[in-house]
Amino acid sequence: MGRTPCCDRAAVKRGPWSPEEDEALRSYVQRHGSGGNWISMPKKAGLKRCGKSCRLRWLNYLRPDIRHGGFTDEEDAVIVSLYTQLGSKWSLIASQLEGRTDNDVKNYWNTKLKKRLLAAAATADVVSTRSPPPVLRLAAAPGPTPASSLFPSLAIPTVKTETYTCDDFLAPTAFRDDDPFAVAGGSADAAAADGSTSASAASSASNWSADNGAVGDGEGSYLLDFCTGSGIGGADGHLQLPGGYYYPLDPTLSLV
DNA sequence: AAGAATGTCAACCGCGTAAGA
DNA sequence: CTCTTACGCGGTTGACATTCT
Repeated sequence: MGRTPCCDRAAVKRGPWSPEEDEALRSYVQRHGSGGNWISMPKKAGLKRCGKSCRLRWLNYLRPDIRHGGFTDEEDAVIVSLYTQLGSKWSLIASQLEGRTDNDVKNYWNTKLKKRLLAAAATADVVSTRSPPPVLRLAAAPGPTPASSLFPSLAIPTVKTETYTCDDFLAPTAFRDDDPFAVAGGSADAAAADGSTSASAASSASNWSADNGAVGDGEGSYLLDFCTGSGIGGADGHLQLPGGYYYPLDPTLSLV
């Protein structure tokens, strides 16, 4: 038995929004706000749309502070960094990027950023700065920006401000699936599945254990040196991020 | 030039959860 | 406490655009 739909599908218009509908929604929201009730709002605004659809259209497209496309290198760095910590918590990631929506960030990741990283990882040259763990150094990303300056130093807003340890960048083998970039998401999902909150899911995603199986044993432990080219951090096994960012990478990526 | 393949992104779907009755 | 309602979110879909063969 399925969930009851939020509105009568036969009675509401679906598909792309017309300029007239956009204008009706925009002017209504600007004058009255959503009224705290998106479900009843379309009727008041004279729209034959589902309330959810109106909310989505407003949040993802009509909101005045929205920026579309043209992600900067800095934004790329923030997205990658937060994704490794939070997994697919797009709303959280988007909240750190001014004018970006979760949908935008999600689309950008799935269609561009992920592919770019995979392509870069495929051509990465493995640089063993110490053993274990080996370090993967990314080759240049496509485009005019050289790899060395792809992600310049910047203050990345993160959920974790203390010194980073190796643990923070090593994904549990159990969560590794076909998609190496689904690592954190997998842990978040697992956490969510047992009833924990998003916060705890995020927390567990950022607390990967280095004790897990192949991780950290010198064979399956890889770090992706994404931008500094400086190799791995302190000799005490701690990584610091003075402007360089290290990301987890499934070892199979570079070996296929 | 035309059709196929691939990429992009807006929109939809359905689940989890918070809030209120 | 239970039920209902609505919101917010992440995953997925599908239409359109672009690139390739």
